[in-house]
Amino acid sequence: MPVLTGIPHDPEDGDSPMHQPNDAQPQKVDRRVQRTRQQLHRALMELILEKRYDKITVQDIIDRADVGRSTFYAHFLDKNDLFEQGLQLLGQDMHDHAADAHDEDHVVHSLSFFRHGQENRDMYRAMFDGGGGDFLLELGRRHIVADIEEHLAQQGSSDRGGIGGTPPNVVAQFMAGAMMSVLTWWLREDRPVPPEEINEMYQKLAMSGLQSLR
Amino acid sequence: MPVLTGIPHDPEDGDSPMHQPNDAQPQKVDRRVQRTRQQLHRALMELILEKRYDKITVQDIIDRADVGRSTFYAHFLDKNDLFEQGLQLLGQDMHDHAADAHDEDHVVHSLSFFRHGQENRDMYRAMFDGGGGDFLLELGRRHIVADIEEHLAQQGSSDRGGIGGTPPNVVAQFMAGAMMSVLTWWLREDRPVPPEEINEMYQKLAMSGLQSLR
DNA sequence: CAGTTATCGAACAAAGTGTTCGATAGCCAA
DNA sequence: TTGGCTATCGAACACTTTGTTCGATAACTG
Repeated sequence: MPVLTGIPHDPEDGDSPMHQPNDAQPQKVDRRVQRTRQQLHRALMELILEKRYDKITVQDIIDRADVGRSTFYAHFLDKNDLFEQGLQLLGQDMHDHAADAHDEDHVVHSLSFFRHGQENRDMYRAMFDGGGGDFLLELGRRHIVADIEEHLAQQGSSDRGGIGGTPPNVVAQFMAGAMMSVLTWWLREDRPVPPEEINEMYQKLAMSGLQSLR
Repeated sequence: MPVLTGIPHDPEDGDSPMHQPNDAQPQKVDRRVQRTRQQLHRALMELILEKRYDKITVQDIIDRADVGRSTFYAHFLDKNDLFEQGLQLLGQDMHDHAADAHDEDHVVHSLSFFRHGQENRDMYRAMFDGGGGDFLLELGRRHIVADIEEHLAQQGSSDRGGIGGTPPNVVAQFMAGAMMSVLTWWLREDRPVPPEEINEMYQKLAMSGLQSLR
C-alpha cells in the first residue's frame, strides 16, 4: 500500500523507504514523481516572479504546472509546504557554492550570500515583497547563526560560556540579522554595487562596528 | 454624504475632514466610531495572543469585538489593514517612551526598544510566531533606520556622501537588522536577561564589532 | 428635539481549500 | 514484452472565508 513512495509528509514513522536513509544510497524515485514535483516547484517559482506570493493560489500553481489538483495534495500539504521545500533546495544550492568559495579568513562566509543573491536577485526580491520573506529570512538566519556559532565555538573554546561577557548566540543573532538586513536592502537597490564591494562593507562593520567609521 | 467621517482609507482626495489636518486641532470623532475601532483593535490583539495571526479570520475578530460585519469593512480594508493601523499605534507608544528615555550618548536609542519589548513581550512573541512578523520587523526597521541615518547625518556632515567608505544607509541597515534580530531572539528566550543587560551587549557589538570580543 | 450618520444583520456571489474516488496512463522489474 | 503496481487525472463535493449590498434601527451631535 505505498501511497506516493518517498514523501516526507510525516516526519515521524521512520519506515518511509525513500527518505535517503542514511548513507549515499541512490534510492530510485518514480520518474512520474520526480517530474511532478519539479513541475510544481518550477511553476511556483515562475509565479513568484509575476505576482505577490500571498496572492498565488493552489489553482494557479497546478494550472501552470499542468498537474491535477489531487496530485498536488498527494505531494504537499499546502502552498507553504511546497514553498518551504523549494527553499530548502535553494539553501542547499547556496551551501554548495559556499563550500567552494572559502572566503579567505572571514568570520562569516558572507560573500557566498551576496553572490548567491546576485545570481537570484529577481527571485529574492519577489519573495521579500510578496509576503514570503519570513521563510527566507528564517532560513538564511539559521544558516548564518550555525556558521557563526561554529566559528566562535572553535576559537573561543578557552573562554567557556561567554566570550568577553557576550554569549556566542547573541553574537550570532546580531551578525545574522545584520547580514540579512544588508542583503535584502542591497537586493532592492536599483543599481547595486558588486557583491564583493557590499561584502567588504559588511565585513568592516562586523569586525569593528561603528568605530571603524570615525 | 459623509460615509464614515474621518476614515483614512484613501490616502488621496485631501478633503477628508477628520484627518488631524495639520496642527493640534482636536477634531471630534463620533463616539460610535471611536468605540468601534477600539473594540476591533482590542479584539485583534486579544486573538493574536491566543492563536496564529494567519489563522485569525475577520469573523473571529468581529465576533470578539461584537461588531457587525459590514461595520468592519466600513472601517478597514481587511484584516491586514486593521493590524497595520494597530501597529502604528504601538509604534507611537514606543516612540513616546523613547522621547523620555534619552539613552545617554548611545548611537541608537536601543534601550527603548528592549524596554518596550519587555513590557509587551507576550504580544510581540505571538506576532512573530503567527506570521505577522513581517509587518513588525519592517516597522521597527524603519524606525531604527531613520534614527541612525539622522544621527550619522549630524556628526558625519563633514564627510559628505560616504563615511569612511561606507554609505550611511548601509550602516543604518546593518544596525537595524542586527537590532531587530537580537530583539526577537531575546523576546523568545524563556528566562531573558534584563533589558539593560541585553542592551549593553548590543551596544558593545554595534560600537566595536567582533573585535571587542578578543 | 430634529437631522444626520454609524451600526446592525441577513443575505449574497465569488473564490479558495482540501478531500474523495473510479478510471486511466505510465513506470519498473522480471 | 508482459504483468502488476502506483501515480496521475479530473470532476464533484462540502466547507470556509471574503467582501458587498441595503433597508431598518439605534445613537450621536448641535
